[in-house]
Amino acid sequence: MVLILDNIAKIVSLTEAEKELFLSKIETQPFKAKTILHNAGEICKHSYFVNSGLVRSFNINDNIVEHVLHFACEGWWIGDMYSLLSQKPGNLFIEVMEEAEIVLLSKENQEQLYFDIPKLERFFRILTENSLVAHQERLMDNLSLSAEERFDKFCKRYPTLIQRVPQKQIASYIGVTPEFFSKMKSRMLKK
Amino acid sequence: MVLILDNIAKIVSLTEAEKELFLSKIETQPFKAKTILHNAGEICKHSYFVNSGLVRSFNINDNIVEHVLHFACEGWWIGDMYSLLSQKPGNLFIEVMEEAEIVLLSKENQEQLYFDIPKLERFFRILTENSLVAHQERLMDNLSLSAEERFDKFCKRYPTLIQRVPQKQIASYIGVTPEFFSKMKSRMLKK
DNA sequence: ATTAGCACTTAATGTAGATTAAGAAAGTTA
DNA sequence: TAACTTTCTTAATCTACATTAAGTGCTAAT
Repeated sequence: MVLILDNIAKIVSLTEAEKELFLSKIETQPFKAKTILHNAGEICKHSYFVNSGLVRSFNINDNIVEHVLHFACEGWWIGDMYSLLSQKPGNLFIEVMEEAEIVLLSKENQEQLYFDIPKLERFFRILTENSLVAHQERLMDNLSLSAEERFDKFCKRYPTLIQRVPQKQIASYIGVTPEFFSKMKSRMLKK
Repeated sequence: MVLILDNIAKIVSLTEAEKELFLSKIETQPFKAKTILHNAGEICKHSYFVNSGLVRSFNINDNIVEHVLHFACEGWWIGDMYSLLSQKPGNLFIEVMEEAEIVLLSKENQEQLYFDIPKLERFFRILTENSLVAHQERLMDNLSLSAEERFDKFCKRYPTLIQRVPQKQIASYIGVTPEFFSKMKSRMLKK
């Protein structure tokens, strides 16, 4: 059972030959917790697909504060889209949070696959569309909802992550300080 | 000169026959200012490309406050991606701000074109990727920058819009009230 | 066992930006 | 031209969240 093929099969169906070609273009590796897969300031060469474990992307602003863009656990893709697409140095760090097995797809192989298997261009188009919609919603939520409401939405959307992710990182994802998050959480429990 | 073909030509090159097929699938219409192209609660049937004029997408939250997601002037695409992709009722309104000429591409025609002209699937994939990157950056900016810094970025990124868009809408886009925006602007001018 | 490091909590104080309200300016329609 | 609507400004007050700082408890390395 190859998780990434299941992931693709949910959107497009590949022939056996296409599956084999695809598998020949990817590489699967184990990583320890705290490994940095990609550093800000460097050019991103791969898309990452998480087979197991937990990964996050984040940036660090001038005041040395981290802001989490994205968490990815089993079955999710993650990367620095800006750097990958532009092949310029990006602002994101990508870090393994829990010991993980990760599929690497290089930019060159990805582009090659678009030519060899047009269905994969469709697959990534749809994947990107879904990601865009999620980002639009998160953006609007950040403009119009309170921190409590954003946390509620986070809990509903990513129930499994709440147990696994340190709470300071959830605070960062929803856009508040760990101190305020702690206070807010205890306030919410009282209700 | 057809603006939308130039727009496509920047990313993929179509043959004359493909251009003609594409043109046969779109519809161009004039709209007056204040026309609502798409209402929240309805299912979005079209992608919109702006030939001339100015359009915005926004939502309205429980407190009857508008939040601008996106402005689109000449050469930009706009739509309710969530509703268009899911074919479910969306949360966005799409409104013409300045008398406009707009290209309509129906969802069915768009999907048909993906089959007939795979290069267009590539075109929209790349368009969506670029949009995603822009949304990721805006999201991170909202998490880590002050209102002044967000306004500075807006000015640099969309210099032509500053003259054309009512300032209360810019305030909404960067995520502050019109009152605070007014105060902030005069404070910034003093420097 | 001891220390060091990190996640979390609590509390005092500070501030960016919201809210409310009122008036001035500017655009729109009759 | 006036009458109406909408945008913008100013100012007082309020609050959600940040900052700073100190302390608690857990894990993990020495």
